[in-house]
Amino acid sequence: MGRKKVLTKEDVFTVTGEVLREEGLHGVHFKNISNRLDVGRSTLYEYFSNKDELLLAYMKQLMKEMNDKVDDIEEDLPPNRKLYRLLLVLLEHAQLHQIDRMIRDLQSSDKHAAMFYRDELHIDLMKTYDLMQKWIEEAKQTGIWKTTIDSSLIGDLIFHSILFPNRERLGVEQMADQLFEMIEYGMEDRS
Amino acid sequence: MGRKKVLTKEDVFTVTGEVLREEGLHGVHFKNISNRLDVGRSTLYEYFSNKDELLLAYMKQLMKEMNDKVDDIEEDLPPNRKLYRLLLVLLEHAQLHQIDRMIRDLQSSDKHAAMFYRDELHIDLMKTYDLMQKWIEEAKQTGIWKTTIDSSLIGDLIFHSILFPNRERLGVEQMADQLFEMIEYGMEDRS
Amino acid sequence: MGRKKVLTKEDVFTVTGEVLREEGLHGVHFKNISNRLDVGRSTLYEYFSNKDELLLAYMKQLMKEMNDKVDDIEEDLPPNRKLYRLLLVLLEHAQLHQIDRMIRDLQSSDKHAAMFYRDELHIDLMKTYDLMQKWIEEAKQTGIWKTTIDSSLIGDLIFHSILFPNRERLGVEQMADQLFEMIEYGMEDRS
Amino acid sequence: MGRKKVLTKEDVFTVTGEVLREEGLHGVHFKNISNRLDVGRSTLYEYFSNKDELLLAYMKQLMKEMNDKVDDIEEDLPPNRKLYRLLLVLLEHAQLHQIDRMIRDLQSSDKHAAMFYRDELHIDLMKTYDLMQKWIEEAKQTGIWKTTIDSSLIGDLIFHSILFPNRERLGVEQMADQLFEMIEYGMEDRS
DNA sequence: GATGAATGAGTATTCATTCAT
DNA sequence: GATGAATGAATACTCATTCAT
Repeated sequence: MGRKKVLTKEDVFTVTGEVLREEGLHGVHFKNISNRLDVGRSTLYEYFSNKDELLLAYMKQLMKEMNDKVDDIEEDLPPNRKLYRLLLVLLEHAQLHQIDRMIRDLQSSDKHAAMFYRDELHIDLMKTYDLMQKWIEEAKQTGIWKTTIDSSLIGDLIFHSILFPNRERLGVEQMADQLFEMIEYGMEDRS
Repeated sequence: MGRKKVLTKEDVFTVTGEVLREEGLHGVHFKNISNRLDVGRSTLYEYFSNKDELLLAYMKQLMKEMNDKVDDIEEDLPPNRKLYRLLLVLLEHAQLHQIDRMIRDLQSSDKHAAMFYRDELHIDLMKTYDLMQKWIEEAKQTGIWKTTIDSSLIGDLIFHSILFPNRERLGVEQMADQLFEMIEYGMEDRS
Repeated sequence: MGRKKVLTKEDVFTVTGEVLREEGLHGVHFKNISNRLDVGRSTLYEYFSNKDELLLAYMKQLMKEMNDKVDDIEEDLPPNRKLYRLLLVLLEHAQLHQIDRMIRDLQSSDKHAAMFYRDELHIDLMKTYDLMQKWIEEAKQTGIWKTTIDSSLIGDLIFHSILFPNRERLGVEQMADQLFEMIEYGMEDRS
Repeated sequence: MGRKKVLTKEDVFTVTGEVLREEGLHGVHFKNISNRLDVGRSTLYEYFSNKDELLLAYMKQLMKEMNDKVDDIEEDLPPNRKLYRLLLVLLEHAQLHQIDRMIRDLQSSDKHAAMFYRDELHIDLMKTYDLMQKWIEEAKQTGIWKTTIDSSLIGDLIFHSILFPNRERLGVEQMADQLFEMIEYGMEDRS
């Protein structure tokens, strides 16, 4: 009964991610997305009642995906290993870096709902950030890492490494390895 | 002797920078800028023939300012000192980080001109970037830094540190110190 | 300095009134209005920042006009004369009857502002309504009018007489006369 | 024997009436109606080939219902009694007042058919209206009512009384009684 | 020079209606 | 019959840009 679906929310998310990567937030509009999906513009409104809802849903899904991976990190690893694993997860979810920008731009007509989701997203994001801070402190307290450098500075560095353009050239794994090597032992030649 | 000038390009740049910092690229439009300057919207067209031109001019000016400071770095310092100085300059020109984004978003109606400026800007940006790479290589070749870590990764790290939100909390100098301490000696506790 | 105005708010109000009378609230949209005024659709946004604002402004102006006339009624007339005068004013401002409908339909995206104006308008409207009730009671208490008929029923009758389609045929004055004759002495043939 | 009917035209009419009363003409769209009926939107098209047809059918049914009641009024009553009875019927069919508005808004894609129905409806409406006029004239000619007041003015008054907001407060019967008392004997205190 | 006014082109959104199962 | 899905056409609104004084 009813026509066959030519579209799923997943399809829309996929294209949204593509657009985000290729054209930035600026390029995320229903015309663009519907063109790429080769469906009518209004069809998208059957799936998402407005642009903000699409963005929010996309972000939540991304966030969830990432949080699940973060939750998979075994708690009893040494803190620096945990941080390495966290870095890997972050690098694998590079679109994430746009979320911060998006959150700021959110302007749903339904202000109330927008605020709600906005806060919820922020909380999710902060949870990961705080976890990272906790592990950094742990590394310091267990004497693995030195205490003279500001924890949030390291945090920012790890967090923002998803922006590095060379990510694509080196590949996620190699980049994580080298970056972590540098974070732990520095560039000084001790040989 | 004609009407008194009510506006200079400098004024426009100042406000553009403000907007960029407060509202992001999204907030940069002539309506907004002319409101803040308390002039008519169309007046801006006496100074810049379109929005892209304003942005390009703003970026070039920013770039020039920074390049001048970079040129002040004495060439005969040891490479790691030069890199430290470069990091300081970068941190002092935080608006710069928006240039990357802007370059990507540039989509003038006059594609041709846009391309031209875009490339020109890229050249300016690359000059600094290449200089940084050169100094990193120098540090490696003189045995100060190890060779196992990709040079462009370090470059990215230095370059993107201007994005760190904690910049304002720590202050530019302290942030540069700590960051460079980490880059050179790592987080490992050797005490 | 600046281009000559081809449009005033008054022009827009005039056409809005026309549309309202000819096509009803349904026909009030910027495309329609701008077509009739022979200006670009977006030009209207220079005068009213959105559709609701136009409607609100139109209603307020209408209301003000009428309230001013109502205020001109001398307080020391006998109550039935005052009511007669009120009826005349109402009949002269027939567009008013759309306000009630509009108020109900108001659904600005800016809920807050909409509520504000809505209440404000309602207050204006109620002021007139209450004044009418007061005068009706006065007529009853001074023994001019009988007390067996609900005051608000008379009020409704007077107020809704602006809806009568035959208004134009009879002319405002004659209609007021006849209507008031009926209100006071009824249809019964006492000759 | 096919699928069980989940819907009848009657159901649709009932809901249409509800919507009309609660949200006004503005709220009458297939999305709304199908939601309230808990059926698919397109299902309605099995019953009515478009929105106008639904509205027309609804109006005709309403009109028929009312006309039947009007036909029940015994022709040999005195004219003022017949008018009282007519007033009662009108007050019981308050949705009727929207018909006027609807008729004006009718814009079927099939202009021809729309015109046809529109005229047909108008005829029905006018039949009642004319009947009312006839009885008013009758009252005048039999010396019950005075002749100095325009018949259509009385007609309009009776017809538009269905709009009075106080109808709900007073109840249909009491309102009819008081209104008719006033129409016949006026507000003058003759005690 | 400066600017108020006008506008065109582009995006967001809603809703009646058609299509395919 | 019933309906889920898709869509086109219409309106709301924003902003860069041009025009005339």
